[in-house]
Amino acid sequence: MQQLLNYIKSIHPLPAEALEALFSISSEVSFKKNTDVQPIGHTCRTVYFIKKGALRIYYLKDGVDVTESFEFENAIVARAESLFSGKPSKKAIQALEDTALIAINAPALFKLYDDYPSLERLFRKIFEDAYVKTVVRLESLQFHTAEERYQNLLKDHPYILQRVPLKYIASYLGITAVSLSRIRAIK
Amino acid sequence: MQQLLNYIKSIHPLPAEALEALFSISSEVSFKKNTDVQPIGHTCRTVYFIKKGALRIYYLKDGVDVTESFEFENAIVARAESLFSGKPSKKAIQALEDTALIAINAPALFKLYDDYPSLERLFRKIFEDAYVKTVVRLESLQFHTAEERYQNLLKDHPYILQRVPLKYIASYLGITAVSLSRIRAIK
DNA sequence: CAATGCACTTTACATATGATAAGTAATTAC
DNA sequence: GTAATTACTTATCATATGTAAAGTGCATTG
Repeated sequence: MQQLLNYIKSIHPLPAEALEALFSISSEVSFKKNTDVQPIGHTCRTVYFIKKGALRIYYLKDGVDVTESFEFENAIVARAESLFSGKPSKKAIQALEDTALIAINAPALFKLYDDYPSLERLFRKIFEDAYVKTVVRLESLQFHTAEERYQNLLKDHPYILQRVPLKYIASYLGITAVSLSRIRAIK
Repeated sequence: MQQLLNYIKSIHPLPAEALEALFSISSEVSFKKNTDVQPIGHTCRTVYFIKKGALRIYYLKDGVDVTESFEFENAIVARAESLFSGKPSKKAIQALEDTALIAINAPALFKLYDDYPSLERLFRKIFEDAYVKTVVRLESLQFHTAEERYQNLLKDHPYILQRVPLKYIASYLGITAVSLSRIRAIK
């Protein structure tokens, strides 16, 4: 849990009792490469912390796999639109590599907020950050061309190219794998 | 302030002292149709509640006006990516109609969180809801075609068509006004 | 009331992206 | 180590959307 501890410290340090309470509703789980961590149609009741490996969130559009997002080590992952609405998600979470996670029971977490304001503050900040990332991603999709989005990805997250198949990156950028190939071929 | 009170009650009722504290950092402001509430390049330090009227958030892409979002009565508006990061926003907020707002001083609000956990919870929930809306919008842009997005807008927010010029709706949908015209002409 | 401007539509043409299919390279499985 | 599968690229053609320009209707204004 040391890794999660460091992550927490970097955002909002917790008093010992709050940490204990958090750990009491957390457990370690592992997933093999290419297996679903949570399937489509499942209501999100778990917040994951990635110890090792990589996850992606994806959706099936008329049977075609479309990637919404990637996450790697030392990040929190959840399908917010399901977690905060209580509705089933149309998206799944998949392990892109053999992945070790810490699973935090979300309903239990939300109950702990009453007793540990520091926990509420920590996760408020975590999800504010996630919100900001989502807005920035929205801007990217709405305001930039596919080629700009690819160049920005190269600039900002070059490691993604090393760890994620291009077919997933293509749909993440909002284009087909064929189109991404063309964009990459230009230069 | 009654209107804001009702809005708050619907999300997370506040004790009297927390309400007073919130009102003490809030003020009423008005904007004429087509004026900027906040300009591009401004760091967002205000959270607005719309009493009456309509706002949009927009961006200039190579000099071309692109609308990110619309908000109407009884909604909270802020540019999250600036508010929560402290960075200047590349986007502006504009009044689409003569608009009456309640302006909440955001840095002051964040300080109040220490003394009024109920305030922190209220705004945590408000921004969680906003986060969910942003994720749903991201899904819409990434997973659906322009025509599907228009049909969904018709279905879910038909009043927007009555209150907002089509040119703004077009860029909101990620297409040009010409392309929207074509989509509308089909049926 | 005429005139100007603005929102919107329509047309014609250009271009980017999609769909399909074939070919190559890399990876996985036996 | 070879075969089979998967990932990626390339080519061709179809299509949706963009750009530019012209036209229509409505509203605002002097």
